[in-house]
Amino acid sequence: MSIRKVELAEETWAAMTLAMNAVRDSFVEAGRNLDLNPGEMKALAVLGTEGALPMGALAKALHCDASNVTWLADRLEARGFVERHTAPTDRRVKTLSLTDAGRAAHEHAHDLLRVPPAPLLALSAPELRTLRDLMTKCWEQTPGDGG
Amino acid sequence: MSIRKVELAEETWAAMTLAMNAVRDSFVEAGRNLDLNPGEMKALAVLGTEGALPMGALAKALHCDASNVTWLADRLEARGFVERHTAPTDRRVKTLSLTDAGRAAHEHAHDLLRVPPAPLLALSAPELRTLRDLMTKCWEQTPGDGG
DNA sequence: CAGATCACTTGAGTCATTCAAGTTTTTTAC
DNA sequence: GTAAAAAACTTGAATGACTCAAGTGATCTG
Repeated sequence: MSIRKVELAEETWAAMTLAMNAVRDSFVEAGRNLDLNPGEMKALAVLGTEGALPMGALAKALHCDASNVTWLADRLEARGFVERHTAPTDRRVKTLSLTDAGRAAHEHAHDLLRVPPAPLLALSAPELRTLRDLMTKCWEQTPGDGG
Repeated sequence: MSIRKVELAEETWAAMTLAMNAVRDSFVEAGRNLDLNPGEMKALAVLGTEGALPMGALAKALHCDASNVTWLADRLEARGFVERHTAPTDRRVKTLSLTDAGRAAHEHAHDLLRVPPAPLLALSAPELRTLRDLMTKCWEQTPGDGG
């Protein structure tokens, strides 16, 4: 791997670091809009895309403590966004699933997050196509990691 | 602006959202390495690039409360990374500046953050060049916003 | 069937942050 | 020129989102 390529990668990375602020801002903005904190947003996203999940699995997906998932579940349940169901096969585990309201909230969040920021729209269609292809080539969706 | 282009932008944006997890991870990883929390990292970055700054200005740059900057300054000062100086023109304001140790910590953080993650290095040099150019075209450095 | 283990809950404690109130200094207005 | 208002920082109380340790009930192992 050439020196030049590493430099290029570093420059690319630096540019991405700047752009990340836009992603983060958009995320917390959407959360604020729906009165959801980042943890709740992520939980909703995971349950919305993965479907019903044992609490332990959600903790793993969220890279957080099990007791934190209890806390998140309490809050989301209080707002009618999720339901706890004792798993029939193992009565220790409780499965979380989105209610209709939860699904609606997830859709809403998804809609808010989908709209690209102004700088992106300043690019031409061919440029966007190139950028999209490179980005997806690089960060292929790896199912099972909602990170 | 065509429908197709908006769709393209949305897809690009979605891909970027995934990629940005890598940026975030790299950031907190670097902070962990230096025993600095995200706030301290950002403060160091702002002071390192903008130079000495009144505490109020830092609060603005960090989008946080003034008292939080007091707290950050206390911690960074205790570790010998910053110094408070009463401004000669207005004795209410205290200016924060990096010490040599603080500058070193900033350099160290910068070094850690500069190294691109594996997925980026999987691209070819021409691809990286294209990606870099598109990203920088899109998110031009706008000095004065350390966000 | 006893003991170990597992999945979730509860409670205590932490860390980064905000808000309200306080001090010192500067600006504004009479 | 002085009194009131405002600004910049600090302090203290309170909050939110977490972690860790301990608890409870269910399931697996020997």
